[in-house]
Amino acid sequence: MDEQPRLMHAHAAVGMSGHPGLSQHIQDNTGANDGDGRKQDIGDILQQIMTITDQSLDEAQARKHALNCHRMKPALFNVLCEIKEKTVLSIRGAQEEEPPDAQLMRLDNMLLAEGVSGPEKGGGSAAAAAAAAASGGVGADNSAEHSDYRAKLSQIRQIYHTELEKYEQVSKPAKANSQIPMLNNMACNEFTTHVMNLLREQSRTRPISPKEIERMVGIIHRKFSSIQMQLKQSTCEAVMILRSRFLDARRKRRNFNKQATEILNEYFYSHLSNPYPSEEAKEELAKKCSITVSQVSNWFGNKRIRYKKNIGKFQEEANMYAARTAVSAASVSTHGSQANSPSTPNSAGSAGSFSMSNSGDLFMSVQSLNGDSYQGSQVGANVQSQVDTLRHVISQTGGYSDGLAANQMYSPQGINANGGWQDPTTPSSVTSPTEGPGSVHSDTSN
DNA sequence: TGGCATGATTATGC
DNA sequence: GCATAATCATGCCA
Repeated sequence: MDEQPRLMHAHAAVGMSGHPGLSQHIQDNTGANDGDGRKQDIGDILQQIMTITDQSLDEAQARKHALNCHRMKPALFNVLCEIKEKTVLSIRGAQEEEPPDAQLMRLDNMLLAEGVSGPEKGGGSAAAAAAAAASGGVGADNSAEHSDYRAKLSQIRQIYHTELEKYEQVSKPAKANSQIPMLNNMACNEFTTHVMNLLREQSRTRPISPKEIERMVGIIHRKFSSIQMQLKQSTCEAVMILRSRFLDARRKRRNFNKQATEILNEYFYSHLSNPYPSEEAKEELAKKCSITVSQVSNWFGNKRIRYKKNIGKFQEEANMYAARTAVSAASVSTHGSQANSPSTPNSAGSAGSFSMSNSGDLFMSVQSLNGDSYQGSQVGANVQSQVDTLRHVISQTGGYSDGLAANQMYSPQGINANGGWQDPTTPSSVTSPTEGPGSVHSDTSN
C-alpha cells in the first residue's frame, strides 16, 4: 500500500459516480489519451471482483493474486477506504454492549439444580425425590419410577454434554489482553482464528481496521454464546417436560394394595357412626397403609359418599369387616390384653390411636348384629358379654342360619335421616336397630 | 372390550 | 379448611 497510483475516470464503469473520493481520484488521474483504455481496465477489475465468488477456489486464488498485483489496486483500495470511513460512521451507533446475561445464569443454575450440569451423582435422584415429594407420592413404590426418571435425565445429560463438548473449554483465548470478551471454547476459538485469518487476508484487498476485526470476533462470540444458550434452553425444556411427565405419571391412579384397603375398610366400618378420622388417625392409617394422609382423606371422602349413596351394596362388605373386627376384638379380649379397649386393625400396632371411638362403633355394630340393645360403654365394660356377642356374629357370618340373612347383619345406623352421619357425640346405641333410616329392615329394602 | 371399581380432582357450600 | 357431590381417568376383570 506504499505507492497508490491514482484512479482515473471510472465513473460510468464502476457506478460510483456519487462518490467524491472516487471523483477526486478520477480527476487527479485524468489523462486525455488513455482514458478509454483505463475505463476498460477498471471495468475488468471490478468485473473480476464481482465474479470471483463464482469461480473455483484455485481459479479464484489465481485471480485474487492477479488482482493484488494489479497496478490499479492501490487506487481502488484508497477509494474503498474512503467509502468505508463514511459507512462506518453510520453503523457505529448500532454497536451496543449487551447487558449481562441473566437468562444464561438462570439456565445454568437450573441445569445445575436438575443435575444436568455439574457433578452427576445425586443430582438426578435428588430432583426425582423432589418431584416425588412435590407430588405427595408414596415412598415405597417409587424406586422404579425414580430409576426411570434418573435414566431419562441421564440421557438428557449425556446429550447435553455431547453437544456442549463441541464448545467445551479447551484453551485460553489467544489474546489475553484483548478487549473482546473471549469465550473459552475450542470451536469458537478455532472459528474466530479462521475468520481473523480470512479478514487479514482480505485486508490486502479491502480496508479492514483492527476494530472491525474485533467487532467481527465479538459477533462470532455472541453467536457461539447464543448457540450455547439455545442448547441450555433446550436442555432445560427437556428436563421440564421429563419432570412434568414424571409428576403426571405419579398422579396416575394406582389401586391401593389389598392390605391397605382392608385397613381402611376396617377402620371405616368400625367407625361407621362417625367415619371421620382425626388428623392423628389419618396419619396412623397413612403409615399403616404406606399411603399419604391426603390419600387417606381422599379414600374416606370417596368411601363416605359411595357408602351413603348405595348402602345396600356395601352391606356384605360391612358385615364382613364387622365380623373381622369382632374376631379381632374377641381375640384381644380373651387374651386379657386391652380388655377395655376392643382391638381394631389399627390398634394392633399402636393401641390407643382410635381405641375409644373404636369401641363405641364396634359395639354399635355388634348391637345391630345380634339384635340386642347394648350401650357402647356397657359392652366395653363387659368383656365377656362382648365375646359372647362376637361369637354369635362369627357364627352368623359363617353362614349359620338362625333367621338372619347375611345382609341383615350390619346396620348403617351412623347415617341419619338427612343422609348425613350422626353427630359423633351422639351415642350410637341411641339409634334403634329397627327404627329410622339406619334400621336393618330399611337397609335391606335397599 | 365394555362395564364396573376406585383413586384423584374440581366445584361448591359451610 | 374441610366435607360433599360430581366427575374424570385409569385399573381390573369377566
